[in-house]
Amino acid sequence: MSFSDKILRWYAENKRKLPWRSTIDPYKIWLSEVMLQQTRVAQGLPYYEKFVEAYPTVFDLAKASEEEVLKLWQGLGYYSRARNMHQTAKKVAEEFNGNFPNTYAEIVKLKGIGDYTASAIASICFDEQVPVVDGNVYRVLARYFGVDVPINSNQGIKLFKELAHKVMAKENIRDYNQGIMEFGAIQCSPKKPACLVCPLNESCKALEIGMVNKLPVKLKKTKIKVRHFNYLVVLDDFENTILEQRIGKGIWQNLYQFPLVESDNELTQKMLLKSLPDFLHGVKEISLFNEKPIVHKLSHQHLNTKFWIVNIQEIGPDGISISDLKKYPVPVLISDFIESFNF
DNA sequence: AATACGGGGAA
DNA sequence: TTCCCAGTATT
Repeated sequence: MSFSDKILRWYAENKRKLPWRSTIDPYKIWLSEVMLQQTRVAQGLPYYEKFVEAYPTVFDLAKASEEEVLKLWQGLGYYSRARNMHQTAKKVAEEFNGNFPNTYAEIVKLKGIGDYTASAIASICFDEQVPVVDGNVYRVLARYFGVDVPINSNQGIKLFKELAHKVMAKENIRDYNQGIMEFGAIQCSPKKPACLVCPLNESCKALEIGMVNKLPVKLKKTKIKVRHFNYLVVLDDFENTILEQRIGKGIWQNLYQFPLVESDNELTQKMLLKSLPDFLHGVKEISLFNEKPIVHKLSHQHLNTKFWIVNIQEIGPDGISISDLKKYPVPVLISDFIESFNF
């Protein structure tokens, strides 16, 4: 039995029941694929359910405001995915009359859709014979064929795509593509793969030469940048506070946060007083919410964060009611604070 | 070719 | 702690 036949058989017997497995609606497959980019099924699943309910069709998503979309995306991370999906939904709804492009070549042109997602949509929805290559596929192929070329090198990306193309099941690309990913997630997992009961264990190169836990090879990790955030939780006597939207480049684009003072090092209250923003007048009292900075860890930066409670006389017209705070899309760092602070 | 972009779960 | 997850866009 061939490699792909064994994958297909394993998948038929072991696949999980997931909501996007019972549809070939390109909108829903697209949504699931984008949500699962760099995201575990368990984490993405509740978001998928919420989105399908809020936006059953691409037209519903296109009609929504970006702020509403970001609010539904809150907590899932990589928010450019939500912004790009929203943008592309408008394009599909308005320019394509709601008809999703139906070839890899057309799909991959869309914003927020790269090689992997285009391959997934084209194969699952339109039965196009293109292999998907995600983190699972890299691992399965690297181990089974004993390939030690780094998966994130230019050479590796090209080599694994070609290898994936060579060994795919052309006659059932739909199940094969989902099957090899599921196989990587469940059977050929990153740590402690179940080689003892693996249907491929008699022909797996990595297992033969004792390289299972060395493959796949991946080039260096990014180094972590440390930043110091001071959030000003401004409160007046009328239950108002201030939020600002993050604009420009960097993390959390278009999400909301309290007014931020960023510094090169940790700030004392005395130091903070010197760098208060200009729009604050009539400051009555400042107190520190958390003595020890909260360290919010992203995959590439550590945000050393202090929340300062700033009482002022009266917030101007740009203030918002505390009762409306939960309506805004905010980073997890901010929503955690809002939950823990007794407004 | 390298880096930025979130958050969480498993070992 | 470290790894890495149904990756993509930008530099």
